[in-house]
Amino acid sequence: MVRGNDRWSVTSIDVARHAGVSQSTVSLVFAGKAEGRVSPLTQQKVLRIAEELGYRPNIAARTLRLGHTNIIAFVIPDVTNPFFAAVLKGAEQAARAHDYAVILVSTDNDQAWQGVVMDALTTHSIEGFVLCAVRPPDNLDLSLLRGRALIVDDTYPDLTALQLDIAGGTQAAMQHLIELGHRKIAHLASRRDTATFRLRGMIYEQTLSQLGEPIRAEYTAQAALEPEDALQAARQLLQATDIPTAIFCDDDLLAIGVYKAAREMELAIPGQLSVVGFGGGLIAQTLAPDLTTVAIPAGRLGEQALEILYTILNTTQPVASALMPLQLRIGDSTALPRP
Amino acid sequence: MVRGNDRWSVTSIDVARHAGVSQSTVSLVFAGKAEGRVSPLTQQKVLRIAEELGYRPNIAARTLRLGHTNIIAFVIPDVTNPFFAAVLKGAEQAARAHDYAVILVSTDNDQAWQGVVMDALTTHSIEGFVLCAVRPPDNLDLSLLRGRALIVDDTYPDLTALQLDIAGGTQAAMQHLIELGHRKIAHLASRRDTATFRLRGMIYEQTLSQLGEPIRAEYTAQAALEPEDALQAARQLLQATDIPTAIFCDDDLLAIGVYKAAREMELAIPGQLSVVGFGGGLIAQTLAPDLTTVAIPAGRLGEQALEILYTILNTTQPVASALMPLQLRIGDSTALPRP
DNA sequence: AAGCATATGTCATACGTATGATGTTGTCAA
DNA sequence: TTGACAACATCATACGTATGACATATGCTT
Repeated sequence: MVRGNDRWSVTSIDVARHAGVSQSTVSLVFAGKAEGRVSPLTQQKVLRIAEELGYRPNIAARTLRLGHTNIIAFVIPDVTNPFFAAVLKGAEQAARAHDYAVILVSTDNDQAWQGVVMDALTTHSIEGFVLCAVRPPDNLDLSLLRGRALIVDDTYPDLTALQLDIAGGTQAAMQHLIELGHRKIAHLASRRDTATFRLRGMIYEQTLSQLGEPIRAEYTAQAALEPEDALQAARQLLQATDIPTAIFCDDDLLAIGVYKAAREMELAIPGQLSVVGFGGGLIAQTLAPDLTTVAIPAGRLGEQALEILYTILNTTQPVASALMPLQLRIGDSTALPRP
Repeated sequence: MVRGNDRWSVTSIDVARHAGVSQSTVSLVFAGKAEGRVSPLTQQKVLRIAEELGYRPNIAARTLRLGHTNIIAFVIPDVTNPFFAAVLKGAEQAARAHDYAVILVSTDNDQAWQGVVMDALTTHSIEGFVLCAVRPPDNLDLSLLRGRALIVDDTYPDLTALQLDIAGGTQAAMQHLIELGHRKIAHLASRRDTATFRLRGMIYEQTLSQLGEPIRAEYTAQAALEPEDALQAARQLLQATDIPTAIFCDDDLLAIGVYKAAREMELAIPGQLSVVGFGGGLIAQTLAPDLTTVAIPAGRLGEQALEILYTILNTTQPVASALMPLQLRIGDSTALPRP
């Protein structure tokens, strides 16, 4: 390692010397604990000199002394997923407002997870974690996370969670299809096995059951959250002996596959096939016709996540979990079922 | 601030005590400078004890001592843009391989830029910067960046750059359209005024000029990089007195708007209107018909960016800029012009 | 004038690591 | 036997900050 900090080394001691005060005084001023200990006049002087010299507190030293940084880690499965990107954006903005920096951690391979958290927490003295749609591995020592982590769109015993009202959203989506007259509704599910997706499946089945409709195996398919795999699964659904009139997708990414499959088979959307997605970001806007989808306010989700984490980090009390409501946004991909 | 590091405090001193050696020895082992200074046997013992105790070096202390962290900042305009997200993903993976952590900085408001860099550099002791499609403000003291920054998809005097072969890509796109027989080609440009976009415009005009075609003002429109604004601009282009037969878009995001506008005006793609984009990520896959686009290997771009930055950070020599070639990926959005 | 509270500063130290300088052995050649 | 040298380990210190424990000065009360 060649680089050193040798170029930039204006320390509190330098400021102190130039201002004719002690290092302690400078430190007090910059720590904001000067009230009653440093006269306003001196404070002015210190600040002026510091400005002139271009002094910036060294955070490594501060961290070493205080035992905490201002860094939080944001853990998501994949930045490339527009939904997570949007959440991240919201969180990052909110973080900046609180003077936190955000370190990004993607966990495409769930294995890395544990190591990453441990390392981050200890090695980098990370203060807090936002775990977005990511479940900690079972063998992870939870005490590491307690009091410093927030789970978003998932749950874990003893950890505060920011939940989405998945059940409500799914119900709204199914209700919408049913009110249009659909009964032959298929479900394109995510292959990921987390609470958020399981819940969609449960409500899907529950809704059909309440209607007295059978749950047909050939009306459910699973796919990874990317268009190619979704296409395969969608083809499969549309090859059912009794072609469904509507498909409910666990995620907008999956809807992309459905659109492609429908195009292949020359099924018009929404004329011959209705489609509902889950997400409501860029993808929903990009698909034509506009996708009817359960819209998740991703940006606000990220913001709120950070606010809650902030509370967690600054309280000894346990912080209550929160629930964010979802709304169905009706687009042009749903209509009356074909006769 | 309530939280402290009080729970986790296995230090090198603890390890030393348990292993019956001095703190120096532990430090030497963990710094990898033990060859010839610590016997293999002792090394084993230290590592074993450290493992048992769950020791992790405290990075704040190390940073304070060494004057450098293992953190780099990744600066992009907007994570929400799938292209940047993909670059980020590649970079983050490569970073982890080099034991670097990545701090994310979005600069939607260019104002924040300078403050962020200064703060990051000094306050957080950030080691290096990847500036992706972001130009440092003119009044920024460049010496702060020299030797620790890499510009991606842009240039700046005295800074190493990882360039995309925008010119080549644009030429390929225009060539493709021209070979199909198009002459009435419009340009939907980004409103952002950076080198990467200016270059697209230049090549666009140059190609037409070489063909002896006029550059018509009504064949060029500008839009922000988001679908809604792009739609407006696309409408405008398609209302030209002599409707263009093809549109070249500076970015796939803009193509979304073109697709929407074409749909509104019942212009079939590619039958009545050919469209070429720039990017080639999720959006190109989502649009139907598949978008013909200049594909940017975003993931590899991110990886390579990090490799170069790594070189920069570990050399005193200036590092040469690099150029990444682009390829036109032909989809189903381009065809012979309507008669 | 003595006593005391208030206002303003400074001292000294600890945070955990890395490393040049300085021992302490043991081995081998002369 | 002694001096030289390698191999191994430790000592002492510095990095820059924050803060409880002191020190000093000023004004006010009695």
